[in-house]
Amino acid sequence: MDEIDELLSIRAAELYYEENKTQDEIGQALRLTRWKVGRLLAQAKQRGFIRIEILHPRARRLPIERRLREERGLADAIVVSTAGVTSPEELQARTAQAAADYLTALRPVPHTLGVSWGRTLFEISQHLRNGWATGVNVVQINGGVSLNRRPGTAAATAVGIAQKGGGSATLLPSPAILERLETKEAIESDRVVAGVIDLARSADAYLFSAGAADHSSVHVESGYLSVPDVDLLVQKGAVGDVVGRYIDSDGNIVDPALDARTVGLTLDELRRAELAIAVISGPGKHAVADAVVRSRLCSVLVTDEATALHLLDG
Amino acid sequence: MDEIDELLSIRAAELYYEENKTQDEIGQALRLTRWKVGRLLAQAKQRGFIRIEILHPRARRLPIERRLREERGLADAIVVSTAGVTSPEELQARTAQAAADYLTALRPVPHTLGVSWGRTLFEISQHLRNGWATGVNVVQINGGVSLNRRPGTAAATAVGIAQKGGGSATLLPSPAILERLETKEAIESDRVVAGVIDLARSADAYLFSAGAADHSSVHVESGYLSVPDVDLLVQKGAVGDVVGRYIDSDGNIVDPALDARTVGLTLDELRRAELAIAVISGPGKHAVADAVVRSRLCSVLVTDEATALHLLDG
DNA sequence: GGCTCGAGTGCTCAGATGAGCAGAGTGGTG
DNA sequence: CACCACTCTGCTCATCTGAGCACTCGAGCC
Repeated sequence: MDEIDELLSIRAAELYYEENKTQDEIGQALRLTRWKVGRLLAQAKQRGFIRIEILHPRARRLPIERRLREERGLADAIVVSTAGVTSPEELQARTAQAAADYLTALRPVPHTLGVSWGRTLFEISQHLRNGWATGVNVVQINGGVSLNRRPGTAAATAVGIAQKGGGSATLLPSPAILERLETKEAIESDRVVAGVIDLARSADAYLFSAGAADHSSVHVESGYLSVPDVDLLVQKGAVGDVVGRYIDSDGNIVDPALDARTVGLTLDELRRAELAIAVISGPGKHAVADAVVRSRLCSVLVTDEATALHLLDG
Repeated sequence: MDEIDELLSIRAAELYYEENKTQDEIGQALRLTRWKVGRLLAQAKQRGFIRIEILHPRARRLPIERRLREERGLADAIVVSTAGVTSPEELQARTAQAAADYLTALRPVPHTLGVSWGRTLFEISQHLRNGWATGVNVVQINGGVSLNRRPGTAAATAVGIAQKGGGSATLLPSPAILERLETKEAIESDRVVAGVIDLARSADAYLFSAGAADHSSVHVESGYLSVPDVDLLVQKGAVGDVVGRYIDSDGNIVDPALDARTVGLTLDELRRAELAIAVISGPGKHAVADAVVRSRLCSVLVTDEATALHLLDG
């Protein structure tokens, strides 16, 4: 296509998309046949001169979702649009909403749903509607009795999801990470705790997020890890955590000793799951998201457009 | 429209615009009739959920142009798109290109074209193609022998436009602003200068830009005004200058004494012109652009999208 | 010069789409 | 409870649009 045709295709596009003229009218205006106009418009589209965006908090990017399924081997992918997003909070809200929508539309409805906890999960629980399901029992899959701030959000998350879904919640009464291996083993051999973990293993579906390996981590906020602890993990290659377990960019456990002191389902147990839904969004989580998808920790990913494009770039 | 329809219209839009499905196919996917799908899409458009942008340096915004003509009484308006603009230079280049295009397409071709000078005009002269017209004579409409830096750009602008248009240039051999009123009157009574100004008065069309009233002004750069001079003008309400004459937001001369020492066409002479093309763009020039359009200094405006929207807001 | 080849053009035709209309459903009102 | 006004739905029909095809034209080649 030469320059004159390129310019004509832009003029035609202006008249077609902005002025709502028919191709025939455009043909008269530009002294072209309507077929030529049609071809110019097709070329303008094909060369990427025409950008069509759907501006809505609930808008998704279906072509990116398809690429994630096909190129990264996911069973399903939900990608929310970032068009018109003004704050990190809004991005988080859009993703949580999309996750809630996905859960609500999920068929068959899971009988038992294993969940982790954290900011993302809590927000999903808030976006779920009353009656999103009838009779979904929720079980926590990793420990999480908060040590200091925000007591009970972990419990509130699970209970909220369960109540709105017409079922009940089973909490895992244990800290996320214990200081001594012996204590962790003792706790896990406790009859109640062992029962909860068994129940978690039998869940039909899992819903979890991932944390970035930095100082803003919930583990630091909750007091399970100190800032130097996190720095050390990062030094060893950690990109983030899933259900409290820190992984490197290949999805491998970074610190086996720390991992042994962490209560809950193991990553391999998650990997074996039929349906594992990861909800990961935000610019800070590109690296973890990549590790999670690469190492097949999830079969379904709910994320934002920028993160999705990052996954497809690599 | 309730929320459920809003969501459906977004889903429909995703399938229609991103997946290129037909309305019929979408109907099957969403369990709707194809007419319902058509209505949902129409509503999505009407409610502004669908944004279509033309990404191209030469793209224009026809609806905004129409509003400028209708609401601001311009004979014509050219608005370049800012979509995809990354630098102020690119915006300037796009506007200059549009002005060059407008001149090239102008019918009837002007016999004599009066031009001002400055960064914008120089760039327009560079964007014009050889042979953009056959036999257009160019005449400078305001004084502008540079005092210090960049000698000759004023002359190069006029000569460049004339040469590429197959005509010759008539320069106004005078400074823009003189220090004493007497000198100005003496210069204007010089036979050559008076002849040039007479020729300028008889031009079929005028092409000029406007400067913002700040320290980056060409008048400061050229040494005609000092920084304190400009500050004083701003204090008196100046928003910018047109052909070297500083105006307030109503288009009135801010400093009559200064104006009397300025060589070239007066603003009222410009206002009486049949065809006066102003080329004004950039965030710093919103106020001058507004004053120029308000006070009918131009009949045709070439500008950028952001400036145009500013004009329509007020 | 005559030839082929390929790009580009104008057309036919079928499929996709929007305008307009009649009927069904809904909610308010006497 | 009947009636009316209003909205929404599914339809017909005319128009718009894209796919495919035959044709032209010019470039390159023998």
